[in-house]
Amino acid sequence: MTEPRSILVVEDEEHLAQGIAENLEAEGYRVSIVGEGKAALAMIRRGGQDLILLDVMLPGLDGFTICETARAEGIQTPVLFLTAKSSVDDRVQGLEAGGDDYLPKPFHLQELLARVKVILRRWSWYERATQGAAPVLRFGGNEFDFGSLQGRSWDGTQQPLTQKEAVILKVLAERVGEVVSREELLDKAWGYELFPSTRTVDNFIVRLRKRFERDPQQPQHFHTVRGIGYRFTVQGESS
Amino acid sequence: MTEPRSILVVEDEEHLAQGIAENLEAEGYRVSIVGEGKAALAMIRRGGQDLILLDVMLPGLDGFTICETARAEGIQTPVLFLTAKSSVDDRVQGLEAGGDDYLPKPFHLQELLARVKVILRRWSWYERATQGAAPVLRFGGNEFDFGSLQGRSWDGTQQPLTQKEAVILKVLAERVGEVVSREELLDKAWGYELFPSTRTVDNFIVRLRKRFERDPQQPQHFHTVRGIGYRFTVQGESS
DNA sequence: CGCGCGGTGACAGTTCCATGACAAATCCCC
DNA sequence: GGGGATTTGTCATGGAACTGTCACCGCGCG
Repeated sequence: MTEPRSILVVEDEEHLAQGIAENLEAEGYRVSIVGEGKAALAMIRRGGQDLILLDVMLPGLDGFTICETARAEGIQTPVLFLTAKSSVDDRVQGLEAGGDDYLPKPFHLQELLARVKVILRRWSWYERATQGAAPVLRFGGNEFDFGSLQGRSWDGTQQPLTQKEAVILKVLAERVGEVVSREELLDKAWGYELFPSTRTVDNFIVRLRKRFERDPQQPQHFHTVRGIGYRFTVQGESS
Repeated sequence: MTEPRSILVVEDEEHLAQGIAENLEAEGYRVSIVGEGKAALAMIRRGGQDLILLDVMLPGLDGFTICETARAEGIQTPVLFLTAKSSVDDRVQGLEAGGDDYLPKPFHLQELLARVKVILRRWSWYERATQGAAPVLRFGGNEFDFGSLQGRSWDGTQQPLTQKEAVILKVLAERVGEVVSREELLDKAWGYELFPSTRTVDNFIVRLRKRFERDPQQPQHFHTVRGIGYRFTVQGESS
């Protein structure tokens, strides 16, 4: 029925690349491997992939540069970064470079497979209509630019966000209208080694509301879903 | 609402297994122990675990083989390898076998607990994220989205449901047209632990009727079957 | 040292839900 | 059809669980 999805694995450590490839193939994907930066970019330019798994530390060109270059050339293939560095800075840099997701090493194989699945599904839905060129998010008179971390709220005041605030917003915005659990927020915004309490998440929501909601007590965009997490909407909602 | 997570510890050294189990239990997990390879595989096949801690050196079958076999059979339960061998090759082999993470012995209990927490945290939402789109239930002009717990009733008003309300609705909806006994509702919605009175069930039915029935006194969808339970129908019914 | 950011704990406010009481409906046997 | 027993509808209530919010601490940085 459907063509097998083809995935490009850019990873210089051979064993790891092999392991990933085997597991992806077991899931029915077609996989190519390349271990050097410039060669990788060349393959990406040639096109034909549905997803790129991109290591950051590479001989030749680093992953961020590859992604940025490709995006600048209008290539929209989704990119999932794999990297040993899991600092927040890195995460932000990955998102800024135009990456779709970010997986810190050491990662769990099941997790990789799951994320691949999620990305491909999301992709096939709206074919990149939104994310393509506009790293600027607009909702209810507010706007925020993920590139510069600068924003403007409905009343015209400048709203520069901190990196963490921006990451949270991004995670929520990537799943507009859907409920995002606290666990998912913690995972995507903090990553592998840190475990802030869920209280921390609430705090960031409070801040985002203060910045962007007309009435923080009656949120129109950052809705809480009791017992689970939060839901972000672009259109205002009464409830 | 959170069931205790159940963890299977596969480890042949009894003292160590006991120690791990105690610590996990202190964290609120349910723990089973098995010390032999074939028995372990049998238990894994039977399922029911949320996570498997898997020693590599085992009598009977080694951990890698167990994991590989299980994965080949489509079992996706996350696996955390415990092993004395800590070479890179070993780590890669673990990943290739389908493991999710890898912890070299000797390890600190704290670290084990931390990784367990991370794996479970992630897995809990990947499961949800990867299971196709959330189903939407429609009946008599109403609609409800089980993914976001958002609904809209026939008169256009927003009807966000609480988790319990949603669960009840789901249980009923899974057996459209059939009578669902109170016992079954209690069982499926509350689980083994808690058994609220049957009065509680009635309460939820009342609430669902208020939300979705045009005339709650003359229910078209949430019918009561005296002496047994309730019956949900999609098409309106006079009685 | 002052400052901004991020994480934590405490407390208050809110929402949820289990329960008991009572009214209403239904059944059953006569 | 009547009367009592049983079952269900509905509401008020209190405790538990969850979230909003704030003040505080620590850390890195100039």
